[in-house]
Formats: sequence, C-alpha cells, structure tokens
Amino acid sequence: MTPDSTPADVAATVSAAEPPRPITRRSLHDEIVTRVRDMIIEGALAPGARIHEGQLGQQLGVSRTPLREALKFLASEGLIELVPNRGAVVRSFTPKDVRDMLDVLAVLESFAARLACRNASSVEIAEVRALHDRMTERYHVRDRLEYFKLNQQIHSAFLRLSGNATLEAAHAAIQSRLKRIRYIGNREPQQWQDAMAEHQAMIGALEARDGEALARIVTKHMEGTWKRVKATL
Amino acid sequence: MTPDSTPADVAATVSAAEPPRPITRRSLHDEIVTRVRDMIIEGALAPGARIHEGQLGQQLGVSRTPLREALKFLASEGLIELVPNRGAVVRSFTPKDVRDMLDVLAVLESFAARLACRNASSVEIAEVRALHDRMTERYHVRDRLEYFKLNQQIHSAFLRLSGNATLEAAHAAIQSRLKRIRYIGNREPQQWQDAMAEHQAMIGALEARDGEALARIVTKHMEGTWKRVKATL
DNA sequence: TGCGCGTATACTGTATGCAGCATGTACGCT
DNA sequence: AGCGTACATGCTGCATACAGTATACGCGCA
Repeated sequence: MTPDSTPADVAATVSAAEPPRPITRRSLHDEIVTRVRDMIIEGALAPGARIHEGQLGQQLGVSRTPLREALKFLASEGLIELVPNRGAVVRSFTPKDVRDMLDVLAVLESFAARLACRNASSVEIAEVRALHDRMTERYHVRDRLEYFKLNQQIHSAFLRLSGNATLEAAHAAIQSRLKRIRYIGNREPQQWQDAMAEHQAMIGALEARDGEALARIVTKHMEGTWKRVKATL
Repeated sequence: MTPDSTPADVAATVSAAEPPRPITRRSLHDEIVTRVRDMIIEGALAPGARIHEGQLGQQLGVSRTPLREALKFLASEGLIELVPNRGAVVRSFTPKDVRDMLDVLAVLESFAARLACRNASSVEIAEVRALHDRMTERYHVRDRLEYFKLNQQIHSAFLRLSGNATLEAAHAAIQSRLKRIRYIGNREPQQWQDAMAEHQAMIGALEARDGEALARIVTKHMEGTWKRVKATL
C-alpha cells in the first residue's frame, strides 16, 4: 500500500472502524529531542551539567550528528545553553528566572482564559472537565506522577481552547522549562491540597464561561505555584 | 595575548580608554543562523520556498552539517518548518496567524509596559527617548529603512526595561517572525503618520511612568499595526 | 615551594561519504 | 488513450573522519 492511499483503499483492507491515520514515522531528530528533554526534566541531566556529545550519543545509540542537531533545537527552546567550543550545558535557573517565567505564564494564561471562555465549544470544555475529574481521582489516591501529568495536560488543553496557536506555543516553550521545578514542588500535602482547590475553581469558571474570573484565578494559581516552589530553589 | 588576559594586561598594551572587551569570535553557527534569518526577513527566501541544503550551503560557503544545525535552530524559532525526508521550507503565515501573533505581542508588551514604568531607571528611559528622537528625525526625512530599524530597536529596548529576560525572549521570538510583514506595511504616508503619532504617545507615557496608560497605548498600537498590515496579507 | 610554560589529551566544530526515501519519467498493460 | 508501475535521479538523514580549540598535567625555573 502506498503512503498516500485514499480512505477508500484502507476501508477495503482493514476494518471500517479504524481511521486511515498515517503511519507515524518519528524521525530520529524528534526522538532524540524528546528523549533528551525528558532526561533533563527527570533530572538524569542535572542543571549545570555539561553534555558530553560522544558519551550521550553512545548512550542513546546514535551518532553525534543527529544528537548535535537535537541539541541546537533544545538550545533554541532555552533548555540548554551552547558555549562555543565547549559544548552544551543544561541550563540552570536562578530564583528570579523562575519568578520571571511564572509571571509571563500568568500573563499568557490570563489571556488564554479570556479567549477560551469566548471561543471554546461546550464539547471542548467538557473534555477539560473530564481531564479534571481524572486528576481529582488521582489526587484522592495520592498518585502524584499521574496527577502531575494530567495537570500538565489540563494546562495545555486550556491553552489550546484559546484557539491562538502562537499563544499556545509560547506558553509551551516556557512551561517545558519549568516542568522539572514544578514537579519538585507540590510535595507538602497542604500545598497539594491548595493547588487542587485552585484547579477546582478554574474548571468552575471555565464552565461558567466567566473569562475575567478565570483570568484572576489562573494569576492567583501562578502566585500559588511560586509559593510552592520558591523554597526548593 | 591569551584570551583570558586580565584587565591589567590589556591596560598595559592598549589605550586605557578601551574597555577589555573580549574578542568576539562569532561561531559559524551564529553566523549562519543570522544570515539565513536575514535572508528570510529580506525576502531572499520567500515563504513556502523549499530550502535546498546543498545549494544554500554552497551559496554561504559552508558544508551541509553546520547549515543543517542552523536550520534546526531556526525551526525551533518558528521561522521555518521541517518536513521529514523532504527538508526545510520557509514558513508562511495565514492572516489569522499574523493576527494571533499580534495579539500575543500586545499582551506581552502591555505587561512589559507596566514593569518598565516601575523598574526602569531614568537613564534607561532617556536612552529610549534618544532612540525615539533619532527615529522621529528619520521619519521627517522619510528614511524608511532606518526608521524601521530604530522602531525595532525601540521595541526591543522597551522590553529590556521590563527586567524580565523570559518576557524579552518570548517577545523577540515572535517579533522576528513578523519582521518581514511589518516592514512591508507602513507604506502609505497616512499609515506611517499614524504609527508615528502612536510612538509619540508611547514615549510620553513612559517618561511619565504611567504604566496603565502605556499598556493601553501599546495595545492600541498593535491594533493599528494590524490595520496597517492586514491588507498586504 | 610556587609559578609559568609547554605539551598531551580529549572534546567540540566541520567536512565528506554513503544509505534511504521521495519524486518525476518512461514504459507496458488494459 | 489512460492508468498503473518500475526505474532513475536527486535530495535528505545519518555516520564517520579529520581539524581546531580548551583544558589538565607535568616539568623546569625562580
């Protein structure tokens, strides 16, 4: 079967229920970018640590060329820093850097809040609600990793509802830099409970389509995030 | 002289007036990124055009390897798009894309406005004023290219005054994508005059340190920019 | 013993070569 | 004549090899 087979072709060969989704051929580039990004977020590559091309390449089973290309990509994202003739180091952030990022995130999310309340369809809002409910469930059984993942998904979905791709991308770029730091926060039960309460308010305002209220809540939420993480810096 | 010579060393060899600024060794990577970015902004590489690695490499006098690395970097900036196994194409934007970017810029600049009015020193504000005066001068003699460059510099300086590096970077990333489109605008004398008036109001509010007013003005300015460019899309 | 210098080593930066994939073209079949 | 298919070509994706630069160590000298 050729890659550009029509839906009709596929329907003839496979169950009609399955959509003709094209085979995802993850390029090595994407694969490496994702893997290295995850290594940084998970702490396998500590902030300030120098990245050894030969070593890391061998570890991932790829040659230096695609690895280097991936590093340039991550550098543009702001996750690593390129020092001429001395290679790449994992970027480390000062408390002020983190504070600044949270401030920008608050501004972006507030804007997204207003747009989402205006533009999102009821179906889309229901989907976020579903994510929220699953997250609440994870909170009750204290499944921190899964809770965290759903939390990130909610924020991303929320940004997507704004319908502004640039806004979404700008948000995602900053968010990815903070992922690690945010994960480390939320460890104290009280803090976790606070975060949960804020999320509860968020979903409520979204369903009421009260953009102004939602904007206020996400700003407050970001302030809360700062309180939760600043001690760990 | 070794690269890490102390200020004392330098003072002994060169005029004391010259600061010991280290020799700028632009890496090939930076050089290529800048050149290709400029080629896109200036239109030498048209939106939608496919980038031929071998050809462009030869044109720039570099091999494919560093060029490819630079392309990955630009892809992360959003200036070009990478299609697996088919190389890179210059990204083209729909009117909605442009509108979305301007909306985000408005939000970022409004935030920067409030911060700048609070944090900037009088000296820094005076520097922006100086840029503004030079720009006014270029406007009066109808030097459009120089006007445009100073305009960009003012916006960048303004963002720097906010003191939030993340904000500055996020703004710069979007701004660079719009550079070409913005330059094409402002061609009608009336439009140019309008833009000039808005800038006049901006610098006034900055000097008065009226953050709220400045925020309103930059938002209005962005709305004006949209009016100026939308016809060209 | 401490400092300065030279050398060695190891890593990054760049070029080149080969393999795989996409596309355009020409031929054969219906 | 029209369509499908096989092949040729040219590009990208990746690996390897070489050159240039930073760093660390050791030696000589004050």
